Amino acid sequence: MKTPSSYFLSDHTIPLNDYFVFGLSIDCVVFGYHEGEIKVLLVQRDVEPFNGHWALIGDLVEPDKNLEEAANNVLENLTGLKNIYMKQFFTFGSVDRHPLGRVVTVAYFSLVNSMNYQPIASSWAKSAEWININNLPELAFDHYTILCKGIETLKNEVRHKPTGFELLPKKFTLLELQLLYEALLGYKFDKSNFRKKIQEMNILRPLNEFKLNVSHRPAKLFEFDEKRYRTLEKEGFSFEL
Amino acid sequence: MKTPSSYFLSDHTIPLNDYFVFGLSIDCVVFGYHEGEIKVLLVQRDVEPFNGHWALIGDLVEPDKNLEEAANNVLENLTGLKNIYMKQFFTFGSVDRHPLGRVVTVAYFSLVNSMNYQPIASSWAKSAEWININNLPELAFDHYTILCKGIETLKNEVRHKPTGFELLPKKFTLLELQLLYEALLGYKFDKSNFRKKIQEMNILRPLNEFKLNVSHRPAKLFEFDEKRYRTLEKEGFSFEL
DNA sequence: TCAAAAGTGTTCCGAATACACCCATGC
DNA sequence: GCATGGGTGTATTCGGAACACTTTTGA
Repeated sequence: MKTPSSYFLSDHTIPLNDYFVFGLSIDCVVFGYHEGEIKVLLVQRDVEPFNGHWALIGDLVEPDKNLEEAANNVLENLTGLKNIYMKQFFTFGSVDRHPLGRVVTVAYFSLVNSMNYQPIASSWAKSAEWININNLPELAFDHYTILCKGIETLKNEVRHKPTGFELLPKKFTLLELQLLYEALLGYKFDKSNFRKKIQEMNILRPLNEFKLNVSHRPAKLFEFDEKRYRTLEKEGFSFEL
Repeated sequence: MKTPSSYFLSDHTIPLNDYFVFGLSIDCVVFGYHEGEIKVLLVQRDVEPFNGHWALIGDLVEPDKNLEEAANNVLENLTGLKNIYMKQFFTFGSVDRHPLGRVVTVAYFSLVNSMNYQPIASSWAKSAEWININNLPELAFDHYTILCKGIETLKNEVRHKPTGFELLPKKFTLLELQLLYEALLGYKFDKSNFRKKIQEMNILRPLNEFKLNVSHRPAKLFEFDEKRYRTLEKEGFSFEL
C-alpha cells in the first residue's frame, strides 16, 4: 500500500486511487417537539443489515453531490419538508462502523417545527415514528452514539443560540416557549423572570393576535424576529438562557 | 448510476461499490501562543497542486485507520508531538474542493503549548512556520475557509471550556493566563477581577514556586487542576469567562 | 364563582465592575 | 529611588432568584 503522503505528490503517475475506497453517507438526527416532550424521528429498517432495528434517517452521498445537498435530500425524501434548520455536528468514521465496508458518515441534526408533519413509512422502512429521547429503542450501526452526540450538541447550542424557536410554530406564546426550554434544558424557569429576560432581549416581535378558544385568559402571540437578532448579534449581543 | 438507497438494500448483488469513490483526508489547524499572539502552524507546499502556497498540515486517511488515529499521525509526523489536545470541528466536502478528485476532509484543531517546539520542513514542504492569525498568507485548496471556521470554533470553545490552558506551559502565572485570554477573546480584563474569578473556580492548583530572575516582584506559579475540574464539572459547574 | 393560565411588581442577594492602593524585586 | 509587574480590598451597580399579587377568560 502506498503511503498517504501521495496526497501531496505532483507526480500523477502515482495514483491517488488506492485511497478512493471510502463510502460516504449522511445521517440526520431530526428533533421534534410535542406535548412537552423532545422527540426524534426514527425509522424501523425492513432490510439487512440490522433488519428490524430502529435507525436514524440517512443515505449514501452521491459522488457529485455536496454534503448540504445530500443532507437536505435525506430530509426531503423522507418527510417532504424543505428549508428546515439543519446543522452538521460531527463525522463518524470508525473502521468497523458499517458491516458492508468503510463508510464514513457525516451527521446533521435538524429541528422540525411540530407535528403538522406525520411521518410515513417508505420502501426500505417498515415505519417511521417520533420517539421520545428518554425512551429509545436499540439502534442500528453506531446510531446510538450519533444520536447521543446529537442530543448533547442540541442542548449545548440551544443554550447559547436562539435555535430552539425552530421547534415551535411560527406564532407562539411565552408559556409555550418556556415549556420548550424547560424540556430542552431539563429544569424549570420562574415565569416572571423568564418573560422579563426573553422580552428584554428584543428578539421577539409581539403580535396583535391571541390564542383562541382557551378556557382562560388568552395569551398574546409572538414571533421570533430573526432580522433583529442578526443585527443585535453584530453589535455584540449574545443569546443566553 | 444507482440510487443512493442501495445503502439500505439487503441484496448484496446490488453492489455499494459505485459509491466507494471518495477520498478522505484530515486537516489540522494547529494553534500556538507566543508573545501575546495567537499563531497557527502552516506549511509552504513544495509540490503541485498549489505549489508554493501555504497550507494546513494534513494527509490522506489510510483505509484501515480511524479518524482520530489519522489525525494524531498527521500531527506527530510533522511535529513529533504526541498526546496533544485535539478536537474534530467540521467536515468539508464540496465537490470541487480538491483538483485531483472527490476528497472529503475532516478538520481538527489542536492546541500546542508554546514554542519549545520549532517547526521543521519535510519532504513535501519548503518550510513550516508559526504564523499570526491576523496576518495570513493566501492558502491552498479551501484551507482559508477551514482555518476561519477553526478560529471561530476555538474562540467559542475557549469561552465555555477550560481548553485555553493547553496553550500555556504547565506552570504559569495568573498574568500569563490573563494575557492569553485577552489575546483569544480580543478584549481586556480587569486584573483584580480576573484573578478573583479564576481562583474562585477552584480549578487552579497554586504551587510554592515563583518566576525567577525578573526585575519585579516574582509571581506565583499555578497549574491547571484537570482532575478537580472533571469533578466540579460532574457536579454541575460550568466554566465561563 | 371557580379554575386556569396570563401577566406584573417588588424585594433581596450575589456577582460583576471600576478603581484605588500597597508589595516585592532588579537596576 | 523608581520602574515594573504582583497582589489585595472595597464601594457601587446590575441582573438574577424568589415570590406575591392582579387580570382575563370559559365553564
